[in-house]
Amino acid sequence: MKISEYFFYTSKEAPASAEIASHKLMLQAGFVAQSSSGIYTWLPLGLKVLNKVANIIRDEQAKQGIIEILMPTIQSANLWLESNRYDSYGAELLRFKDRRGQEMLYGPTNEEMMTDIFRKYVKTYKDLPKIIHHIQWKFRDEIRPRFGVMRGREFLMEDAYSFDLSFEEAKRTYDKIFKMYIKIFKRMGLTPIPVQADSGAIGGNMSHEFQILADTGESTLYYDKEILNITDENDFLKIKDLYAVTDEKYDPAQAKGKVLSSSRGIEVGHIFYFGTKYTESMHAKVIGKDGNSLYPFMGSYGIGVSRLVGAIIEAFHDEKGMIWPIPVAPFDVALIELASKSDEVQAFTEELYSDLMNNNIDVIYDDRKNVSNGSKFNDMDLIGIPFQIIIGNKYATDKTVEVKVRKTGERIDFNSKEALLKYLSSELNKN
RNA sequence: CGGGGUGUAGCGCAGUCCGGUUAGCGCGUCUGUUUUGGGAGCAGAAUGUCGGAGGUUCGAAUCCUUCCACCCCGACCA
Repeated sequence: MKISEYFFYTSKEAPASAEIASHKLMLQAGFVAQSSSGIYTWLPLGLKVLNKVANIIRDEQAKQGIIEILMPTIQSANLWLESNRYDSYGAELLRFKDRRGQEMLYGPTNEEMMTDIFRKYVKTYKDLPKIIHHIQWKFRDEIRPRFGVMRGREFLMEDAYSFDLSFEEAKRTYDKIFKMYIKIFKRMGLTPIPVQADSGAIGGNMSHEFQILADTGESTLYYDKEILNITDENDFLKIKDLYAVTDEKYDPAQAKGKVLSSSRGIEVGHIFYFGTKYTESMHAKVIGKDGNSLYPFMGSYGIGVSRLVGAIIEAFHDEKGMIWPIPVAPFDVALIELASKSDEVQAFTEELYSDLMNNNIDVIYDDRKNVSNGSKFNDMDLIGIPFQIIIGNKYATDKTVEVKVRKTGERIDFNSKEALLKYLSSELNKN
């Protein structure tokens, strides 16, 4: 993509309305534009990241045999009357009427609708277990939206719903998703900390929040530091056994004798087992092997997709701007053409641009004229593309092309295009 | 919802206390020109319902009333 043809607007100064790094940077770098409190337009760069995050989630779910559907944003109040949540859900639920006076709502979550779909189609134990997920915009009319996309009112969420025939099987499903979540967050370059959360009336160790460490997080965590050393998601049972809670669940008596770390965290995922709560209230029964009908055991599992974009920035940035992990970067490579008297510079940059695209490297080409070199450097640092290829007078004089690694600041010179392409392909495929 | 704050050009701000000609500055934008390895120089130019509505006054960005929007702290957070 050539910047001259793109929708690329950065600003030198961060907007005064933003407080935390991710919010400031997203506005300054033109990733999002605020529409009203807690509601944002996703501009091209932000949207690319959002889609990459969503696709990693989609990919891992597919690997686990979790089926994707897409439920609507608008729901009928009738379903919520069935589950008795229409009254118990507070003002966070955005309610309105259609032209016929029918009570509607903008979905804050989809347990009811999912159970409704399930009961329409699934009639026998032979079809279970089933796990279904979707990625859709939600609306929760938060008392106080804040921190940009981290606590928006409208937000993109991935939510999965599982149906099992027994508690034991539901438990296995829960563990499978627990493990998958660790893998998903690690693929984005993050270190997730699963903490115990309120598990409702059912009890047991069956609700976890997945937190990302960041000073600007809204939760305070107490956790066994060992958790950070477990890098393989296959060791998830060890992770599950280690002590980790948010401050509201922190109990000094339980924590006695343990060496705990305390940090702020951002909740990016939440998994929950709730048994037959919705299948019973909404009469979603299947016929069992013995001929008797039974209520399937459910769990639901959510990841804040739009929140993750902010959370990743909180985890990876410096005073110059964002530093994207490769799997979620808006572009793999920034190609910076510096001003030069030599026509060769532009000709070579154009040529390299084609070569990069032919090698399936997603490149943003800063071909802007009348923009100073310093502005180009600063813009590319700001938007945090992992690798910058800089072509200027060094090329004109001795055919040297420089690569700057955004994360480390390391600079590497290349004297052949082949060596450069080889280096980039190998670096980009490490993840 | 309680507390605090802000609204003046696309962005960042001054001016408001103490009312007084055509409302300023920096960045950005446009034209020309010279530059170009870390947010360029020079010359010129455009851009405003001063958040909205009422009111006081000869006169309101400035004072009064009221409404709205946004931000921060808290409470809230299937």
